[in-house]
Amino acid sequence: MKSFLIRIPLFRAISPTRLDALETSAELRRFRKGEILFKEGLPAESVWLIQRGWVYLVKRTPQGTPVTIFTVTPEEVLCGFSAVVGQSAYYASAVAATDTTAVRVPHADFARLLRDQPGFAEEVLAIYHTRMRHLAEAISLAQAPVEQRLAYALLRLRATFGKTVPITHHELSHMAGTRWETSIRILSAMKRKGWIISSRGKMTLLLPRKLRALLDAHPAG
Amino acid sequence: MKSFLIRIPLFRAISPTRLDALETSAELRRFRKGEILFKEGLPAESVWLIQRGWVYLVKRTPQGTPVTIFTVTPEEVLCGFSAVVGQSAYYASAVAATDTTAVRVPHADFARLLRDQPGFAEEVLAIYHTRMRHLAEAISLAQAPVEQRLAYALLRLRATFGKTVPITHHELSHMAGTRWETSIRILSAMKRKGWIISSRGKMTLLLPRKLRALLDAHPAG
DNA sequence: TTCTCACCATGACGTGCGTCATATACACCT
DNA sequence: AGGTGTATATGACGCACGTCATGGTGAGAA
Repeated sequence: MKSFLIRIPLFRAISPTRLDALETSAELRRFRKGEILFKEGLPAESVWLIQRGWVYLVKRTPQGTPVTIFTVTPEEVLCGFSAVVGQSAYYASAVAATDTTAVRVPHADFARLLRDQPGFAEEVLAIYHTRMRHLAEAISLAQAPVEQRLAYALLRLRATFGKTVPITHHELSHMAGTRWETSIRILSAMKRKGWIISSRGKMTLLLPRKLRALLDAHPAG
Repeated sequence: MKSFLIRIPLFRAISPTRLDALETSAELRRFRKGEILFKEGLPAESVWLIQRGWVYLVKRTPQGTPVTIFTVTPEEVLCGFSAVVGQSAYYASAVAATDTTAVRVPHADFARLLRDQPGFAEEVLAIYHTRMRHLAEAISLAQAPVEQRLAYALLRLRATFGKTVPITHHELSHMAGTRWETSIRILSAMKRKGWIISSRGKMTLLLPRKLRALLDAHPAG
């Protein structure tokens, strides 16, 4: 048993008996690219642990255009955490960015783990903290020129996918908070400079150092 | 004793003996407006609990202009949390926005609380979660027009200060990620419409509903 | 093969807002 | 009273980037 729970790194310190108990309420689910795990505004009933694949957290702006506020990878495991801390609704939607398998855990069960598995809450805190650091970075970048935001998005993608990342300009532009036309324009310029190459739905980073240099640019004052 | 620790809401569930022990290593410190609690990039050695006053978390962009990524109020208590989760450096600076009193707790002591005070980690998690929600909101707003970002900043200020908020255009513009000239221009327009009034260093929100309406604007799609 | 539908690519145009420049007013100090 | 520094206010100008428009290309379906 506990076939799928045991594979989740976050659970490695949980006792086997405990995992067995979880097994009865947890549920393994598969999503195809583009499908929705949960929706912004709906009651937060479950926590999701990403096992394979890749999930965008998307939030609507006041004018209705969706913005990708974060990308959850298998290492970053967690989403839908609103369910645990007494929030009644998810504050963002989760959309499968690739084919994804995820474990759904009812919020009560997850809360119980937090309460009585020593050390578990700290691990969750650490995850949350790195995510927060990323969000803080994203905010400070939000005012930077689009080229830098795209470079940042590409580098984060590279960190999980390697030098060739499967992504369209459309998706990339969402992550960078811009429009696909702009993304194409700027990436075309990068191609001309030999920093990257790209074809339908994939981009390959040839000179990531150049991208990183954009982000370190002016360490002024 | 434990004079200052006992006043911190986050510690209300900690046993008195434990607080006594903390007292020996914790330290109460006062900062005048503009002084720095800790600096981005420096080794993260302490967690800070805000008791009175108001702290900006500020991060530098690649081009060196500082951006306020978050504002810590006494209810939101915590900052400098990098110290606890094994991060070696603070990812942002903390600047006193008003005269502030804060408690410095060495990271080891705070980590110990997390480990062996049942329920404490969950409380911290909840704080972190609401902060995350705010950051997510800020990110989704980052692409909205400046007028909306200013409205959002004003409303958040109102939530902690009441209808009259002590802030300059300069500070406000930082929170909204824009320039003070723009802030003045847009707030002047709001004044002409009778939504707010302002004088040197303070602004009064007469019609907060109008501001909120800006943020609910187009619930499209 | 051809049809269709994403995705990729590039041009033209308008504008929100950053930037610079200049002026007035209030607070505080001596 | 006068001097200095910071906050407020407004105009002029330019550019990055959003928006709209048009066309090319590869992939999968019938």
